[in-house]
Amino acid sequence: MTDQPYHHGKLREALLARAREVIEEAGVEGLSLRQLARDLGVSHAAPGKHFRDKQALLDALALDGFRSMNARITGASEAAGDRRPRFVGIARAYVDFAVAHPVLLAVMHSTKHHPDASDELRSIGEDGIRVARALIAEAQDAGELAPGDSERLALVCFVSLHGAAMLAAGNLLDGTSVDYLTLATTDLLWAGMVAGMPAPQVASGIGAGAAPRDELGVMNPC
Amino acid sequence: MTDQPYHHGKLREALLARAREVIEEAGVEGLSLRQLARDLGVSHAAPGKHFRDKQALLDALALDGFRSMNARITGASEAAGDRRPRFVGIARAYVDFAVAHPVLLAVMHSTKHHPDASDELRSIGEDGIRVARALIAEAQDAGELAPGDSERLALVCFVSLHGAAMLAAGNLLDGTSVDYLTLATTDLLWAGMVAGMPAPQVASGIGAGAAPRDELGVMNPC
DNA sequence: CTACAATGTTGCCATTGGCTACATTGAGTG
DNA sequence: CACTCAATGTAGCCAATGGCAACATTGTAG
Repeated sequence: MTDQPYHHGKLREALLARAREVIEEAGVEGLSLRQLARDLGVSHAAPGKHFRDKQALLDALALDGFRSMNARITGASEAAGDRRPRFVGIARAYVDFAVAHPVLLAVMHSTKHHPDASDELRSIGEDGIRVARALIAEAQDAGELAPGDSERLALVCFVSLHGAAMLAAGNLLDGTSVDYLTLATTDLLWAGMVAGMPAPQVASGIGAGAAPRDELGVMNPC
Repeated sequence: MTDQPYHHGKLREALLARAREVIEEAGVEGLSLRQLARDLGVSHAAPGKHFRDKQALLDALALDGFRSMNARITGASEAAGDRRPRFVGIARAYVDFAVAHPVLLAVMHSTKHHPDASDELRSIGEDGIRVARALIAEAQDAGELAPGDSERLALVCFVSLHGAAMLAAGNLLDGTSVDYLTLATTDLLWAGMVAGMPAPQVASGIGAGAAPRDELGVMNPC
């Protein structure tokens, strides 16, 4: 056996790297700090020196994930070309990432709205929407899209793509390919933005939600 | 002390009910079969008689959740009124459910794409999209929406609303209200479907994904 | 050289999920 | 009615986990 030096040297990075592997192949449930330590040939309490508890490790993992994902998204948005292909590129970057790292994405989102998530984590998760907003505003100024509240449109686009990413990550799409879904979504969104809102239902307060809103306890028997 | 009878009588239901409570207030991580048993004044192995393991309990919980949610969605789709308000109603039913039961929804989706999810669970999760498809096809026949592949449109709508529900459930929207998001999303989707697809980018294969796909590990299983 | 903080190790504990053997109950069945 | 037996609940055990505290090793700053 290669006699390990007393100090691993890069334990923190090694833990994160290995955790990423384990998570993607065994899910978050399959992640054990002790097993992680064993994998790295280190004592079972060593991880505790770098991460207060399991959640701290997951937080760090999520932060890494957001950094990586945002890099791809901004990269796609800054690519050369017309705006619509760039829009599709952003969507692809997001969805592809979700498909490549489904569990990591789930961790990213679950830790993001954890009660005590770091500010950095909380804000870095919103870079994507900023990128989308910039591109939409640019296309509006160029007359390519109908004028409108770019903030609101970006929110909707982000939300829709988030849904696509989620479903793609969960291989919810039995027959349909991921790229088909991505293109179908961007097509519809872009068409809506080109057309603008002829009858903005959002303006009216409505309020007649008509949602029963009773709790789950008394299940409505179909 | 009320001397408990040896047989609880409704342990299974009681377990599910209590589990729902615990989950919503402490998350899935805070759910322990043994604590559940203690809460119900029953031995620690009693739950094992009704649920093979923890996952089986979560599966049952998810099934209940889908049933309840689908009941609301179909209820909204069958409400009287014009099609667009009904479309919004479906969206509201989904998003409101997500906000009311965020953790349950997460459990629903995580168990749904679990490797060994029951067929019933797998298919019941797709009722929502069927409802949306029916409504869209109806509106197309009535000339209210531009003609097009209703299956594809329903998929996109479902996906987008799914994203809205997810973000709403995770209280991702700092300032924006849930209803604002729902209406903004349905507005854009409806506008896109009214306008139709002038330039269906989905037809062309494109393929120039331009996704670097490096970063974060070397995983490129495509 | 020495004090000290960072890093890693060993030992311990309560809790958990899951398993097996056993107890109680009630519903059939002769 | 007596007997069987499956369903349900109990008690005890086990390995694994996360977290904590005490101790060991190392590199470094004063």
